[in-house]
Amino acid sequence: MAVTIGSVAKAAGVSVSTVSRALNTPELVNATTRERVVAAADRLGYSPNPAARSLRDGRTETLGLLIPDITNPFFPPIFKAMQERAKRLGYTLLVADSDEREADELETIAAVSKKVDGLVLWASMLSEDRLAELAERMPVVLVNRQVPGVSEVHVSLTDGMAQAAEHLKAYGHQRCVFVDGNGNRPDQSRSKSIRAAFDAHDLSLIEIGPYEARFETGVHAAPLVLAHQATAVLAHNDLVAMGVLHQLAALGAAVPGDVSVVGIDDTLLASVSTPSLTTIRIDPDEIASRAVDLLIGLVHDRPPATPVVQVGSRLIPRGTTGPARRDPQQ
Amino acid sequence: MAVTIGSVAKAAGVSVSTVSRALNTPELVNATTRERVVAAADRLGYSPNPAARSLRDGRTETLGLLIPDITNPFFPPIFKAMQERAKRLGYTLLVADSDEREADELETIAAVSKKVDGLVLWASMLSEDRLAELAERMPVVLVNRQVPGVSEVHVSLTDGMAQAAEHLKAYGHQRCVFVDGNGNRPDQSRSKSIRAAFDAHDLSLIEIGPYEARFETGVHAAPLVLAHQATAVLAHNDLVAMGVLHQLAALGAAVPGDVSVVGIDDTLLASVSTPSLTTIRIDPDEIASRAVDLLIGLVHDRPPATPVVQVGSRLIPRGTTGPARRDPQQ
DNA sequence: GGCAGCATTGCAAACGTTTCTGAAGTATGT
DNA sequence: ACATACTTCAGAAACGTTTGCAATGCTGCC
Repeated sequence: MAVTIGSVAKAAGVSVSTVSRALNTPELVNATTRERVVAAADRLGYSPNPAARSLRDGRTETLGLLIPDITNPFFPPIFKAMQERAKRLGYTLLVADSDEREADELETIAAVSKKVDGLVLWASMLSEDRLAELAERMPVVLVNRQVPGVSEVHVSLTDGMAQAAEHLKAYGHQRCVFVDGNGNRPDQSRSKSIRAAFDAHDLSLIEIGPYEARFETGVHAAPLVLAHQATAVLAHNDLVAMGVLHQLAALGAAVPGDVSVVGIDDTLLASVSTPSLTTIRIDPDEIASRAVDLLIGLVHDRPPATPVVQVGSRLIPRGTTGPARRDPQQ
Repeated sequence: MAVTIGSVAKAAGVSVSTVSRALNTPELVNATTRERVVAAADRLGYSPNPAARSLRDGRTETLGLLIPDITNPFFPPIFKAMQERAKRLGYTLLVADSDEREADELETIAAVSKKVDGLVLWASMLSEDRLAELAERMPVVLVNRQVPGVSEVHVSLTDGMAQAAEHLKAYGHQRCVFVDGNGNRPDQSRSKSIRAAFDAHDLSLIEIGPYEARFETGVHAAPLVLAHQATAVLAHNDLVAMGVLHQLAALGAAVPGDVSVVGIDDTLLASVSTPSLTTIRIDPDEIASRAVDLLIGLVHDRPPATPVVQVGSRLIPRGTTGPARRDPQQ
């Protein structure tokens, strides 16, 4: 029925091993037979059975990507870039959405781990011990999660935050609010880097939260911003920023006339909002390349030069930031 | 090294065939030995090698989903729902993004088809012949693409469009613009269903396009809407609608005061925009369930009762629609 | 002219699983 | 007590591929 290496062998009048060599290690077979073999192969439309190959030499040629929520517009570009790069290197990418639940994450890893050669784990909820143990059994690259001895791609907001602080300072802002949407996740880097950057620029910072990183969080935060008489808001991500924008409009506060708003991630939301959202960009292509290269390195037993690679960020000024209001309303 | 069915057999003091039966067809093995086997199995943490199983009986327990662009916020919820349902039925879901390019689509199908038991093809760019041929070789479910003899999930905009027409009519609108963002894709259903609905409600409809379904398309369309002295716009999807909103604001036209705007898809964009976007909702869960169930049916040699299953739509009135302006400006 | 070495190819094993076939043991009916 | 049927298990084959090993024939060198 299906076209196997055996049918090609018969069609070319050689043994299966010769077919295999002609296709995988051409330099080991005579030029004329090789031609005959490849001719037969693509006349029959042969392509090797991945299950058989995988069984034989323990490779699936597939990488796994585990993310908390594909519905978060930050992730689709990441996925796309990873898929692109993986494809170019001969791999397929298998994404799984853990739905932010720790139990699901474990289950998903169990289901997926046998089907892939390695895993990229994004913002994992798992304990450090579990991650270390998992990394011992198979190639693992962590993103935004630090575990000793495990490779990591770390997104540094330091540069972007510094630029944001400078940007706001230059516009004359003094009191800012940070809406923390980190929920109960282990990674606290957003909160920390903003604190550092704003302290360095001598800007007063009021943190509210942590809440979940949802639109409604921004909606709830908007009146608090006004109550604190702040003139600028930095939100945990673009989605939260959209909530802030929405509710500021409902409360009659102009953006950026009365309040400036800054998001994080530079998702689609930022570019399509009205006015378009000033935000801190994290380059999806760069993260994707780094993570995939790191992981494929591990799969091929090439340990990384440095255990953790940094990816930068930068401010993208758009329409939601402007000069600070001199006389805060009320 | 790895724990195979053989190690479990040795640990339980039985043969490999008994282990296999104890795990797959428990009623065929004695209760006490079965207990011994499963005890050994999860003491060792055994889980079957999918490659071996797949090789043995030609099943991968994986379904493929091919979509034009995961970056379009319409797709992530679809993917999530499909993954959810597939998981519940014992399958893994493998997504691939064809990037809207026909060449990529073919290549991607080739790369993925051997790794899955069946394919869901969303808005395929392939020719009818190719699709028919592909469907002959493996289980295929098409979404929004009609090919004789191939199963299909068809998203009908009829209901949603009728409701939109009625909604606008009730608000006193008479001249409407449809911004077609279908590009050069084969599926013309959006344009057709809107024409039918607006004719039925005796609303005058000006179609512009087709352009690509991008934000910029909406931006370009906005001044044309005003030039046509229309009081309402229906956009190809939410993203295009966002472009319209953005540029209407820039042109000083109030929404919904001067112009009402309606999107399609009810993506995240619609709920987070300011004002929130009136749109036609297509339920991702329903499409996902239908497509997955159909496909798994085909995989199990259960042909569908009807070759094409319809999925409905409905209007979600939100903040961008309101009473028509009596005296169109200018 | 014989022998070492190389190029080229075939044979067979192995990967881990499921399932077909048959054998052994046990219960049932006469 | 013996045939029959059923339960329970072990053995072996098969899925498609890659690769170590061996065999063959040829080249070139002494």
